[in-house]
Amino acid sequence: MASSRAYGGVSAEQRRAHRRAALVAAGVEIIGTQGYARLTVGGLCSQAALNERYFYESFASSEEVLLAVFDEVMAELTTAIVAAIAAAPDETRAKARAAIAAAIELLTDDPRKTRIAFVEPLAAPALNSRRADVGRSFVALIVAQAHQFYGPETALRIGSWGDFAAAHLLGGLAETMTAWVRGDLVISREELIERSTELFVLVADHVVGSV
Amino acid sequence: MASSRAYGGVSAEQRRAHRRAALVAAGVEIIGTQGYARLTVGGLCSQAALNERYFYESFASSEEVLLAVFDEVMAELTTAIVAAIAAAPDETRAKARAAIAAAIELLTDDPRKTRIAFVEPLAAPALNSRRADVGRSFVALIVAQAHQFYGPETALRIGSWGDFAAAHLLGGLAETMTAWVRGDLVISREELIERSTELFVLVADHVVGSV
DNA sequence: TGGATCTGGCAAGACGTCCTGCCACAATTG
DNA sequence: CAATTGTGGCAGGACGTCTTGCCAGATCCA
Repeated sequence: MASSRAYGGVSAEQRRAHRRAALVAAGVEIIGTQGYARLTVGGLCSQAALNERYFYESFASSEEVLLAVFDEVMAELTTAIVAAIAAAPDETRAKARAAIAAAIELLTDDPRKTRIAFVEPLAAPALNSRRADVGRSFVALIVAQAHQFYGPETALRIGSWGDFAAAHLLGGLAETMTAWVRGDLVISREELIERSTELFVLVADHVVGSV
Repeated sequence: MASSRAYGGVSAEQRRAHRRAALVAAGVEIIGTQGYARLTVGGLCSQAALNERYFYESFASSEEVLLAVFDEVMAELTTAIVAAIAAAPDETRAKARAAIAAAIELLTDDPRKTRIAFVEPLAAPALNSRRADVGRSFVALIVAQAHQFYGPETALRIGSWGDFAAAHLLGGLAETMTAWVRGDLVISREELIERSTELFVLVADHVVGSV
């Protein structure tokens, strides 16, 4: 059983990983367009052009697929945001705008990802903890920025006001982005980015200023 | 078949309505605590202490139950908000605070309603249109307030900025409220109301002032 | 009191999904 | 070439839910 053999020039582990990636990609398609409720083992494997048997090679339940799909999108998002912040000029509004633009561009370029990031995880109990983690990362990012521009003592003193404001901003971004993707918010994407940045800076300045 | 007879002093239509109400109440319990995904015909009827046969008397599918449950909570919410606004003193911040306090108190007194209002409908395609309606009502309420305090021409000129800000505030309220109910936001309810009001007024003033 | 109506309980077929097991064929190694 | 290993396809039992139908008992009206 332990004898693994190369096939088509790729090792057994590489083939495994490849199949898993195909399943995750199929999951992005199904969950991102039809929703987690319509995800079935058969549908996923047929979308991935893979045998049903291989589902159980990589996952024990369809919920694990949801986790993997969510993590996949979050990893892309984090990478994009971190890179954008690093590349932006050293100024509060510029950093904020770069981060928001990166997020909006990534998620609206592929509406499936908007749904995966903001819509589907809400109803899944297993993703609430991850959502909380993402929220905390978001807070940490803001605090790090505040640290840089306002000094460490300010960032620390923000406290629960900061937690509250971060959650509020996150919810606002999520709602406006999903509404925009749905077509319920008829503005250009540039306007979406610009206004999101404006409210972000407005709220952040208000919080820092009121401590 | 058309012959209806009184039973226990109540007419056939009253009995029908009573059974429907029991089913909706059971739906609030199940959807509000376990989620729509776990709603089944059998579970609903057993929760309502009603025979399965009566499910089909009032609903054709479990999705209709979700709609009815959502509408039920939204009706309560609208009533509470409208009453609170009417009773509040004639001043922008007071009106806003009253509306926000009414919403937060109603929804956090019964966490099931928070979930029904903000969490479950997201994943249900059938509720997206209703969500949009609620959003528009929310916008209309704000515009009506703006109309009262800033005059009609200002309210009209807010335009898409207003739509955007309303969606942003709605998302912020939803996110902070659900986080608070989950226990991820450790502040008092008074603080939750106060800070929500503060950001609301901040954003609203900013939008009106920047037109 | 008798006949009509309402109610709760249950059963059974239909349906979709899950998960495992089996088999034939393809590809690789020695 | 032969033996081994990987792969695709499919079938079928288990399971849960849906939906309709039937029946016995309770309730009401004449």
